[in-house]
Amino acid sequence: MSTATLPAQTLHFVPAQSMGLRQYQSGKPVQVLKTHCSACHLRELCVPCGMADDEVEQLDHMMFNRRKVRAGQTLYREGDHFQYIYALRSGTFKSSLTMADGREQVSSLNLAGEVMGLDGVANGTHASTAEALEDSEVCAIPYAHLTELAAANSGMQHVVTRLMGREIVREHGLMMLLGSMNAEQRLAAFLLNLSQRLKARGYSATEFHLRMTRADMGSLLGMKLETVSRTFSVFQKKGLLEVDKRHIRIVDLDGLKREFEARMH
Amino acid sequence: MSTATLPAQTLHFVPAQSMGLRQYQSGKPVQVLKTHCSACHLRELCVPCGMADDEVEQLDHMMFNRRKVRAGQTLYREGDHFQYIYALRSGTFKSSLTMADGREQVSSLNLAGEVMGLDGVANGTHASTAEALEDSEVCAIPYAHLTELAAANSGMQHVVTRLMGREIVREHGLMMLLGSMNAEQRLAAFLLNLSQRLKARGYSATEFHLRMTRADMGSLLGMKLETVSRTFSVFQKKGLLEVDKRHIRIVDLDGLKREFEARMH
DNA sequence: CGTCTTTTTGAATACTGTCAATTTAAGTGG
DNA sequence: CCACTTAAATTGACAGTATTCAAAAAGACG
Repeated sequence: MSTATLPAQTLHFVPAQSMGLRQYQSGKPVQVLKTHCSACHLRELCVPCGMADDEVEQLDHMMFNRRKVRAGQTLYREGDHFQYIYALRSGTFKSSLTMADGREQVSSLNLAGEVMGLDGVANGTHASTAEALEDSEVCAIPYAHLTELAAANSGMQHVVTRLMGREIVREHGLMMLLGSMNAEQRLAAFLLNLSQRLKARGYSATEFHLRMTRADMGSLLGMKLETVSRTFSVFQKKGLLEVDKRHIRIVDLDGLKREFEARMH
Repeated sequence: MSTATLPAQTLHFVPAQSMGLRQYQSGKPVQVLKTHCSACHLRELCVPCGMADDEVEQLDHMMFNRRKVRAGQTLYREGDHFQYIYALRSGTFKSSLTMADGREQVSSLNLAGEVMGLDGVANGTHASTAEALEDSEVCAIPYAHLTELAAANSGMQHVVTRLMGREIVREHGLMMLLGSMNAEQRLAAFLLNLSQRLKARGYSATEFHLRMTRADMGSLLGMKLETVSRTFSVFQKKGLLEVDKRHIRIVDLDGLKREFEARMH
């Protein structure tokens, strides 16, 4: 996992008008924001990660539409027709699945620079629902357009497969967590993972705001919300964390790592 | 998931010699078996699934080498350089990951017609180890060759992404299992899934031989081997199964389904 | 035939879940 | 601005489930 620190976030807006594009909606012109990957502050983390400059330039020609999603709104829902994959520009999402009995199972927490929606490739319909945990903004990448581009440029081929590969490896990690760790190890692993990802995005690695409820974290980590709450309290008593609702400060990062590594007998 | 029943297995061998190919190893000619997807009994399940006839023909030109793997041997190991993906022709494999503390975490059970090794796409090295649970045979598909073919034929592009998509969806399912089911539901889900997959391969859906140990099943399902054993006994007492070590007969399939669907309060 | 692995089962323990009560925070509307 | 309602989080007590440890039985294999 990359631990490179990014420069402070400087959002790069490209008004459609400035590119000779203009869209109309109910009679009045709507300024559609388009995105250039090469100028994006997230280019080292997002889709262009690992790509050559001339390849990123090809992505630029696609000029992805940007879409704002308010907190609580969904970007796509389970069963929706799969058309786009989404690169998260800013904000936070949770992805979840509905189980046979109707309960919701959270499957991931998505941060800026991460790509969502790839689980739709398999069947042409989204297998999960993506809900914004705060006001967020995404780049909508037409999947058909991307594969078209890949047909012309063999170097572009690996973009999607590499992204999907990342997803598979990420899920491997979660499976290990769910299959073999106790409550304290699970929460420690979650916090350390989040800390690292926030650090890679230029945020503090030791102080952050959780955007999920205890119930959502519990669902993601395979435990009940009360157990999540209790485990936070335990970590606070051990002097590893300072917890105030969703505000977390990691006091003893190494101690938290030891907690994570601790064998369960 | 497909529930189509395949015709009885009629293995199709294509000696290299008959195609003008011959490989030498330590001085003596070695007959390398090559495979034609179009004539394979697994074509409805394996890589060619969903492909047009002319596309399958292209796969035929690749003439994948076949490789035999004896029970207990590994096809690839965690960290190995990623070069091939493998289509399982016959036999059974388990895939596993090594955790930080050295313990093994089983991540999947692979049956004939399934594709292994895709987790290597992400980083160029295999993220898991694949071990044969019985004498098995695989088609070794050079990944570079496959992407080359995809560059020339846009219809071939989706082959890998669809396979990876399947893998992501499969892992979603396992995450739901690990995150929200109790021991009885987990084992029921495992047995029902296995039953369905065996049926799709032309085997009995209700009577089969488990190729994994209790410990391996426990690792895959996130429980200890003793719990696996106890849960088998419980199902037997309930009249759902007849269990004799690794020989399983499902007596009451619907009852097992109810067991799986049962809400945990 | 003996050794090693696998499986089963019992008993005690540890952990997590369940239920319930309380507190705090966040809206909502008078 | 305050009372009211709702959602989120914390904590205690208890129940239930899975794990651990231990022992024995059954195969597998050389």
